[in-house]
Amino acid sequence: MTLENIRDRAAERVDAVLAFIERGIAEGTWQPGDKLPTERELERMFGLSRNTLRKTLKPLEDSGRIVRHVGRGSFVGTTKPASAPEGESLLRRIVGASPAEVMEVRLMLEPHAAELAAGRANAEDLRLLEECLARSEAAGDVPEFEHWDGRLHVTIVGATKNGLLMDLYEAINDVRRQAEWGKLKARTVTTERRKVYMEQHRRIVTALRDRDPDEARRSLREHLEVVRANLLGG
Amino acid sequence: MTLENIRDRAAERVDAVLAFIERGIAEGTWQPGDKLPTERELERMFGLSRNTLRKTLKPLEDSGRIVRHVGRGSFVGTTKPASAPEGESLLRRIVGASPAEVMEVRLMLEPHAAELAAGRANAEDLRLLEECLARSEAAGDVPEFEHWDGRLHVTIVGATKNGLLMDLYEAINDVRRQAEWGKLKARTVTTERRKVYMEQHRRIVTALRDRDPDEARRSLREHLEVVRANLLGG
DNA sequence: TAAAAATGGCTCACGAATGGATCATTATGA
DNA sequence: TCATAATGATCCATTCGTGAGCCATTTTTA
Repeated sequence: MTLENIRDRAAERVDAVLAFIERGIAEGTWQPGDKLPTERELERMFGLSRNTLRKTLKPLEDSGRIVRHVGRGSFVGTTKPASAPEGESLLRRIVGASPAEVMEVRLMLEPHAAELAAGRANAEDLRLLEECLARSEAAGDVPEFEHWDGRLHVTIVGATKNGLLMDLYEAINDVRRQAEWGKLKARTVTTERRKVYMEQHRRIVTALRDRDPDEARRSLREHLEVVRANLLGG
Repeated sequence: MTLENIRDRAAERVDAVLAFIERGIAEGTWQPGDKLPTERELERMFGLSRNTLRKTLKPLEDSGRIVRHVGRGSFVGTTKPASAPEGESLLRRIVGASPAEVMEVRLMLEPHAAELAAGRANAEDLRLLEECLARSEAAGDVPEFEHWDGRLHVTIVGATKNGLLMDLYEAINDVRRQAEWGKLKARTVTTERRKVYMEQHRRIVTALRDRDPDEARRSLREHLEVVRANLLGG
């Protein structure tokens, strides 16, 4: 019996304990305010370590479905969470954002991100940036170029090591994969402009490698201004 | 059994593992994001060395059809993300963002947003801002103050009339409603600091009413720097 | 009333599994 | 014979679950 099985089983038990708690709450086995089994009880019941168990229950606490008190125990929450539907609407509306809005937000985030990245990028980040440069320059067609163009920007944001920023940027980036954007790009990304973009990319990466925050911010900002002008017909 | 057969069989196994993975993805046996067999499993399954196997799978990773994570495993790529699960995971991860990360992103967005808002805010926006000021100053306890504090910042971002920016900021703001933040604030928002915050708020709103982008950006930035220092113990 | 037990909050170190990467050796085919 | 491909063997960094232990608070018990 390999460890893989053990880990897989752990995942199953995580699901089991989540289902156990959530079903108990949903079916009214425990009413709001009722006391739930203690962590050490659940630990024994489901054969999980307390660390894993606590991590599993963390989302339930964050969303308010359970509340925990030191020395007393865990209890069913008394308020109803509303974050799930908000998340849905967020993503739905992001998908409908206009190119002008997207570029405006990118101009807020990315220059500042480059500034931070200049101080935080590690060797692997720099290697990835070089790879993105090389691959985008070697790209045979527009979609391939766009792919590595996007990866380059994602890598810069990732180099900030700020998970929240990365997630937000990822959400913004999803918009650019929409059909509308594809058409927009096909019209605006010409061979001539690709050359300009690549030069700007190289300048940005050089600034990051040189650990020059000001130059990184400035060059990325200029790049995005050009991209915006091309996209919006400036 | 000639030598040629052995080599041919190696080539065949390379084709076999490629076909195995690609067919599994194409036929939906593994959905985007699903975990693929580990390299050491495939090694055993197809009788290839791990070096050869990894070289074989490299193109799949380069093209984004699979993604590999150290310590976790290999997964089907999410180039065509279903919006619902992506949104869920985004929100779930935003919930886990640290105060340091949140403040860093707010410092990217809000000063710039204030700059834009100075030029775009309408009469209704300004009226709402005044209301937020008045109510936060009249707040009886910390939670009430926090509520109108938050509303003030949301209103500023809303005044930019950039829907995408508003949605992103709303998502960030959700984090601050989490239990962790509540405790953090209760410790950091003292009466003395409330006074400072209110003065800074008024200065920001005044700048917006005066249509002064530079002053709006500067004052909001200063405000957030102070908030960050208080939160993170600067 | 004071001590003991129970409970959630938290940190640390460990082992197993995984992908990332390099090297020397062996087999293959020109 | 020699260049190339495949192999086998390590070592590394990261992730994940586990176990143990300690703390602060609350409840129970003596």
